[in-house]
Amino acid sequence: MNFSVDNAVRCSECPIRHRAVCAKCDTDELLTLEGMKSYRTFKAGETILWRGEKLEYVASLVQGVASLSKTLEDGRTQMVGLLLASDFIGRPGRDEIEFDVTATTDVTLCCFNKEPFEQLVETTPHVAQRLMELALDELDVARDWMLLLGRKTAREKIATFVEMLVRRSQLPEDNGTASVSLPMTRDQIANFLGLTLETVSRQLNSLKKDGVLSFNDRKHLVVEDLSALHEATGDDSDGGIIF
Amino acid sequence: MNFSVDNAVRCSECPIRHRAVCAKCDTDELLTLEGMKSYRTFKAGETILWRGEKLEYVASLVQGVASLSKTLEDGRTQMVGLLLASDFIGRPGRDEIEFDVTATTDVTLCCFNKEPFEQLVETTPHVAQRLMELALDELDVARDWMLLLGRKTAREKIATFVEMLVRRSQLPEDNGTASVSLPMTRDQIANFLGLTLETVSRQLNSLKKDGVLSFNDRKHLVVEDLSALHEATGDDSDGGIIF
DNA sequence: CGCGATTTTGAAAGATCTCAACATCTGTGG
DNA sequence: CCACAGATGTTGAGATCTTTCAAAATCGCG
Repeated sequence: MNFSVDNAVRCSECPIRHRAVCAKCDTDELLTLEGMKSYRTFKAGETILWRGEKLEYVASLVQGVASLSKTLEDGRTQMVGLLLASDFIGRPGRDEIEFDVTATTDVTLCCFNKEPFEQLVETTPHVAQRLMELALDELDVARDWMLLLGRKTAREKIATFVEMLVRRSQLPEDNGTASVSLPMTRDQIANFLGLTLETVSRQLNSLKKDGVLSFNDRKHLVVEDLSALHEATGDDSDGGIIF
Repeated sequence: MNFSVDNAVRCSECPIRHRAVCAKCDTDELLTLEGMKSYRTFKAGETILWRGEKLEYVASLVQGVASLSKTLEDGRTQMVGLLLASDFIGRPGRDEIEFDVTATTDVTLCCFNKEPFEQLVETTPHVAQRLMELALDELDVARDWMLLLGRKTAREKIATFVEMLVRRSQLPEDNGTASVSLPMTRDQIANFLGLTLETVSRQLNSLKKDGVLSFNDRKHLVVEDLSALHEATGDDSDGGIIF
């Protein structure tokens, strides 16, 4: 078994209580969820679910980062989703998923047994309402991502990616600079952006040479000029959403 | 005004009654919907909604084909969604959309006033449940599309596109051939696939030269060898979903 | 029949990928 | 604490694919 079962935290104490699929649930519904849930953890790099695998549970991501990816016959792969805390895995009413789910960092899932969860979706409105919101949010992200994959240059892709990291880190940016940690390897970034890892490396170093970024460490970089970074994304002033 | 208001058909007679957002509604809910709906029609090529425009209604597509697209500052555009009969436009709880919606063919919408519709989503489960399913379906499509945009070659993109048309036309394919009508111009196909129109033209003619396709008419083509077409998509045996 | 829109075709430029070599980091064990 | 091995990242040169720019061909419609 590539997972371990922990003792479940009480829902009312849960860090993602107000953002996850349970966000709109009342006390009764929470109690029902409590009865069908269990925690599982995965180490960074482990596969959480394989494409086509029979699903026995659906889950909320409690902690860590996971990625969804698809692979062509000859091995080319494309990341098609990035799951953060409170994101949802699986879909009620379908038995398997169309992509692999991999732990990017160490991951904790709050898993719900599939049948009782689906019952809850059918019989009460709050879970479906929240699931709808989550799906629509993911759809917005997916559409920005499609624009990036279909039309942006390598440099624009990298700039957009870094800008997304900045936005997500939500650290107070002072004088137009920001520092962020890179949670992925060059190879993972390449699969995220539809590039090769060499191109990722080159464009990152090109942005460094141009004074937009700086970095020594591989896992940590500093945006020296946020507005130059935004210029490089190709987006118009307000910009996209991606995460 | 770029639309006209028709008399609404009764919901119970509606051709998309069992697939649209109202699919799970009971008679009472249908009656409520009936009270907030009106039909609008758009001619092929007209813009239905602009990005950022304030939404006054959400809608189901009753007839025709519409496309969602995003544009970069310098004018590069990428189609990010294709709406067919029973697909939904807009999202409860948000006032504007992040993309343009354009009528690809003549289009009929069944529009619901935004406030009362959102009320219905909040107070009853059936609409949200169906909206969740529709959003998750679109998400599956979007993810296959991302794989295509990020990793497929021009030839694979075209082959995948044609295969999608075949699958959608669901005409009885006999001896391994099929004939489909092309609903878009080369330029629209290019925006769909993240290519230039010249590349679309070249790849289409290359598949013709290789005996996979044949066509004289611009709007109509024949797949001479379905299995060769599938070979050319780059997908593995079972293939993706796109529509 | 003729005009504008759409499509095809060609040639050259440009971007990204591929392949290969080398550099650097990380963590392990001596 | 250092050396080493494997993983990760960088850099270079050439190949390849797609785009760009331009011109010619074809279609559809009045």
